[in-house]
This record gives sequence, C-alpha cells and structure tokens, in this order.
Amino acid sequence: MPGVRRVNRGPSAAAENRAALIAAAREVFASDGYEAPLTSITRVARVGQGSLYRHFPDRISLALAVFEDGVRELEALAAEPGATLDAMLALMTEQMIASTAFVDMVSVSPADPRILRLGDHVAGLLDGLLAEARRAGRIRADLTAGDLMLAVGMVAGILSKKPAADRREAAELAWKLLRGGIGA
Amino acid sequence: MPGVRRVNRGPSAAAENRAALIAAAREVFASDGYEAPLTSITRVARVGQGSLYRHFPDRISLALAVFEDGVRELEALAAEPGATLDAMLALMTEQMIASTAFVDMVSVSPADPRILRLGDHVAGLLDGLLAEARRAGRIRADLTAGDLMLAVGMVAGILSKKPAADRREAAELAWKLLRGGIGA
DNA sequence: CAATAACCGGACGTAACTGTCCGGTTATTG
DNA sequence: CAATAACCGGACAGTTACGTCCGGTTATTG
Repeated sequence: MPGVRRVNRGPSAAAENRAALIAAAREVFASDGYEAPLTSITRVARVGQGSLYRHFPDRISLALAVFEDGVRELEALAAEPGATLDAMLALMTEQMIASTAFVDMVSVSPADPRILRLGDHVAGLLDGLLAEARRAGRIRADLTAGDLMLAVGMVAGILSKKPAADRREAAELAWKLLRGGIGA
Repeated sequence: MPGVRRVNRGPSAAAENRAALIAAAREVFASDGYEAPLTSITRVARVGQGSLYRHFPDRISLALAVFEDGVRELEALAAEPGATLDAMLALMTEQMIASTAFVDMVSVSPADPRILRLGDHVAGLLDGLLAEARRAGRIRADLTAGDLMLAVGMVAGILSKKPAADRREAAELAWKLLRGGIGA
C-alpha cells in the first residue's frame, strides 16, 4: 500500500506548486522549527522532492520566499507617515511570537550574503525611526542603531528558545527589563 | 595505512580514559559547539567509541561532567563572605565567553530532569545574592529572581550566537543596555 | 492528432552520526 | 603461571536527511 500517490499535474502546476511549497514551509518552519527536514515540507505541500529543489535550490531560498510577506509588512509600517519606533518593535515582536524561523535562519547561516542583505535592510527600517524616537524623548538620546539591533537580538534570542505558548509573556517581560533597566 | 592505531591499555586505563574524554569534550564543545559529533571527541581523547558510551551513556551525561568544574566555581563564589550579585553575574559571563556549551545544552534539552535540576541550582545561587544587592541599592528593588534569570538568558542568547572573538564586547554592551535600560 | 518541450514525483545514491557488539588486551587472583 | 574478570577499540548496522536523476505526465504547437 503505497499511501496516497500524488498525481503529476504537469507543467501548468508550476506556479501552484511553488505557492504550495511556500505555504507549507511557513507552516512547518513555525511548528517544527527552521531546521525541519525539507522532506516534511514536500509532504505537507503534496509535491515531489524534485519540485522543491527545482523551485528552491536550498533551504535559504525557500525561507527567504517565506519571509517576503513579513518583510513587506515591516516596510509598509515604516512607510506610514506617523510610524514610530515603538510600533516597529511591536510588529517585529509579533512576528517573532508567531514564528522564530527568521531569527533561527539568521543564527544558523549568519554569513550568507542574502541573509546579510536582508538583515541590513531590516536594520535600516529601525534606523530610520531612531531619530524620531529620540526627538520624541521615548528612548535614551545616546542609543545607537547598533544598540537597538542588539536589543532586538536579545529579545529574539529569548523567544527562539521558548515554546510558542510562552512567547508573548516572555517578550513583554524582556522588553520591560530592556526599557527600564535592571540597575537601581 | 590505518593511521595511528590506538593501543588497548586494559582496565587500568578506565579512570584516565574517563578524564581524557571529559577534557576532550570540553575542548570540542568549546570549539565546535555543543552539538559536535561525539565521534570527534573520541578522536581527540584517543579513545574508542565503546569507552565513550560505557562511561557516558549519552551526550548530556558527558556534558554535565564537563560543566562540573564551572558549577563548582560558581558555588565557591556564592559561598564567599563578601560575595555580590555583580561578581556572580560577572563570573557567569566569563564562563559563557569561554564556552557557550552550557547554554546551548539547556536550549537543546530544556526538559531533561538533570538539566532542570542544574538550572534550578544555578538560579538558586543568583537568588541567594539578590537580597544583598537590593539592600545595597545596586539593582531595582522590584526585580524578582525570575527577572534576573531572564536577563541572564538574554545575555546568554546573544553570546551563544557570536564567535568567541566577539563575545566579550557583546557581553559588555548587552549588560550595559540591561543595566541602564533603553528608555528615556 | 502526432511530436515535442516543460515539468512532475519519488526512488535512489551519498553522507554524517549514533549506539551496539564483539574479538582482543590487560590486570588480578589463587 | 594459568584462568578469569574487567575493560578496550573500532567495525558495523541502523537512522535520517540531502540532493540528483529519470521515467512518466501534461500542455502546446503546427
């Protein structure tokens, strides 16, 4: 009993297969983590291994496709007229609560040029809101963009180690500590 | 050419083999990370696979043996009369700069009872110094032991993602942010 | 309605680790 | 100085994932 044998739907299925792979990867990355076997993604997408590797030569290509939507959300927020640093950090935090795959990808392949570029891009979005936040007096005046990225990294590090159910609470506590400081 | 063929030194080598495995594991965990192949540890220790699994049935047993020394350092510091919370955090940070294997073990196997016990033990050492630090006014009065553990976890998360060369600088920055807070 | 080109699925070869098993070596005991 | 018990090393079997390859299916074209 060979289980459900997938049918070859021919060349016209190319775009659908690609979309199914991205959707499946988003799901599997979120539930089983960024390092989940690629085979399990083809199973969920109901697509052969060949199609996976044809559309996405490696894990990073697939992951980048998965994250495109999230990055677009961040860009859209940054482009809004009244955008604040707080709102941007909140959105990033929400995304990390939903899935830590992005963060895990960065820590697994920190040197990949595509990831470096994307990281710089995201850092730029934060940086663009930094001056505003300083002006408004909502963050320390001496805080640099690098400080801010490290702070985000600290929250990300905590979230990527917690089960999804505990992440919101942990994120709130982490930001509370970071905002107020632990010193007297 | 079968390379250097190890010699079977018989039962009298048991203790030496055990010690060699611990030393090799400390080295390999520090340089290749906590998830390094156990085989590479037997190579460095110049010991057969059989001896590894005889002495340490699994990775965690071996790792716990490796970390015993570090834990004793922490205990010794906590037992000193003039011990401060700052000194304890500094020592933990130094240990994490030298190797993030402990932290990585915790994040790989958070549910293992031996690790839970050890984590509680370490948390206890911090907790014991909390009252003193509060009294001395060096930390916020409303800071709980849980807050403190999360703060340590945040620093640990950063360090475990950085190459050894960058860790000291990152740790200093992370503690600076945590101490002072990023808010205005 | 062939012939062809594009694409599909999954079997398969390869590689990396884990953990076991056993023939062989060494110390001990009487 | 045997006989034996304890322990050693590494070969090996089992598992899991990756990435390729190819026979087969579908749409297109003339």
